[in-house]
Amino acid sequence: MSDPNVISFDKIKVACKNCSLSTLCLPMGLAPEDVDRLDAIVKRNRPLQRGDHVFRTDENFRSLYVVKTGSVKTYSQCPDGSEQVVGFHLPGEILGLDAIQTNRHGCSARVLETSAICELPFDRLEDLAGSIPSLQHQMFRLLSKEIGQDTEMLALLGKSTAEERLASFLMSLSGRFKRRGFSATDFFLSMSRQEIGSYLGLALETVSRLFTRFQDEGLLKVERKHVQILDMDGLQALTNHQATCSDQAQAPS
Amino acid sequence: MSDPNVISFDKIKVACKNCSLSTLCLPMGLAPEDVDRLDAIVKRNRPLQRGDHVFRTDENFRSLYVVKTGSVKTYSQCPDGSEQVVGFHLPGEILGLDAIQTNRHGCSARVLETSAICELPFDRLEDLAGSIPSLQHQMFRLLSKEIGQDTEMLALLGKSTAEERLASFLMSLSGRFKRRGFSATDFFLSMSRQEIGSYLGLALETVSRLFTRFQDEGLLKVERKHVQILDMDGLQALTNHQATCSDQAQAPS
DNA sequence: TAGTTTTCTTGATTTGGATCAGTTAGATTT
DNA sequence: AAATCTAACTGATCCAAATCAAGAAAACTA
Repeated sequence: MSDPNVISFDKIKVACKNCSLSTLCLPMGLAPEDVDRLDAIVKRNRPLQRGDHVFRTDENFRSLYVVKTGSVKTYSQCPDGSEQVVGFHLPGEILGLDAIQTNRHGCSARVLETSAICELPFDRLEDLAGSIPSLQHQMFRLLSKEIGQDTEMLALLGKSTAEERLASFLMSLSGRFKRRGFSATDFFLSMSRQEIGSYLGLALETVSRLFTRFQDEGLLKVERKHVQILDMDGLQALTNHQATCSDQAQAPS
Repeated sequence: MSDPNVISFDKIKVACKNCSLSTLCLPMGLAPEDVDRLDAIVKRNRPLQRGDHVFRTDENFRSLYVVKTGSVKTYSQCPDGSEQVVGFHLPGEILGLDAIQTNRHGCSARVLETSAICELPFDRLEDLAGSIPSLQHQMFRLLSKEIGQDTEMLALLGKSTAEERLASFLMSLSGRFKRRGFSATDFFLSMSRQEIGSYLGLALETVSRLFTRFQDEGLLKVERKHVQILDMDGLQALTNHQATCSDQAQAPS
């Protein structure tokens, strides 16, 4: 009999049909028997520790990866050695999509905290999509969603101020946490100020100052990684957006 | 007998198998008989005039569009009325990919000059992809390519200076023209300084000044829309990249 | 072809955010 | 628990690019 306080590795190996992410992830909209077929090709490796790589730039592309628990950053290395963060990924979000066309990963992905990652061998996934129309459809949707999010981010970086960028970032995170069943107003950031700054095109000092300012303005309470949003509407107003619609609920079509 | 100086509309309605873009566009890597099946679902509408919309934000998504000749900008409208350019599209490039998942266009697309646009009804394309594995593969690649380009652009906007942005933009255009059989060093910009600035996150005055500076430095010759690159290596050096690899040649896999 | 509008260029000034520098407070190690 | 290390905060200064302001040159238009 095992110690009930120790979470066994096996418990992390949840089948797709029992996974809490099934409404966010690839299985969405699939018939139960098709979910089983998908499940059969998923590799569930042991959890990665903070700093471990899921994949690195220029590695051969074999699989897509889905975050099951934890969080991941993707980044590209600059010639000068510094890194440019290009994305943060929460449970249910997929990694490696940009590598399909080049057959090589165009960026690196490393986990920000202990994370469970599902691996989906792409050739097998592609075969399966050819024989399950709803899976093919879901994959097109997934790729499309990624493009939509990138486009939105492009618009943000192309135009807005530091204030608007950080506000949008926080609203985006809040919405994504909420959809995953976590609090929309009280959460921990798994990334550093430096990483947020890189992602938003700001210096880390600017990020830090903005957090302080947002707090002084009563919009939120922040203590290091711990953020509590106190005035969601006020924060939303700063984003100058109708809504931060990235990662919105996917209505089956 | 028709006037040989008048280009008839029929001549623009080239079948995919005779189209010069077939190595850049969806038919790439398809067997001839499959190209014919694809060809059968393509709608070839009459050319659009400068300023005409291909689609508008919030319109229902029915089709993807491919630029056959001319050029298109995609942009999103800001609450304050101003527009944010999110992309420029040359022949062989595809529009509307972000709408697959939402079933609504997330941005507007309008042509920058007289342009011929092929329309691909998405439901029929999806059906076809289900029965032609190489078409499914090509579509995944196409979506993936778009993600890769967006990611690259994100990295550019997240980090670099005005100089690096414009240099990267010009190198990107140059490479894309070259791949389409046009001169890599002598071309016309179909977009305004204002639109370039919007896309690159710069004021139009900054773009104008940079063109002047690049010219003073002997990197290029510019007269309004007409650009001639005189020192490709020098311009490349400003980008601080190994290579501007967006829109690279697609080796069949 | 003169008049109007739009686009582009150039100069002067301002400013948001970067950079530099130093401090503080957790976290980790010993 | 002291010592070390790292991430976060804050202040001072600087600068690249925005903004403001004309003017010039195309591109329409009547």
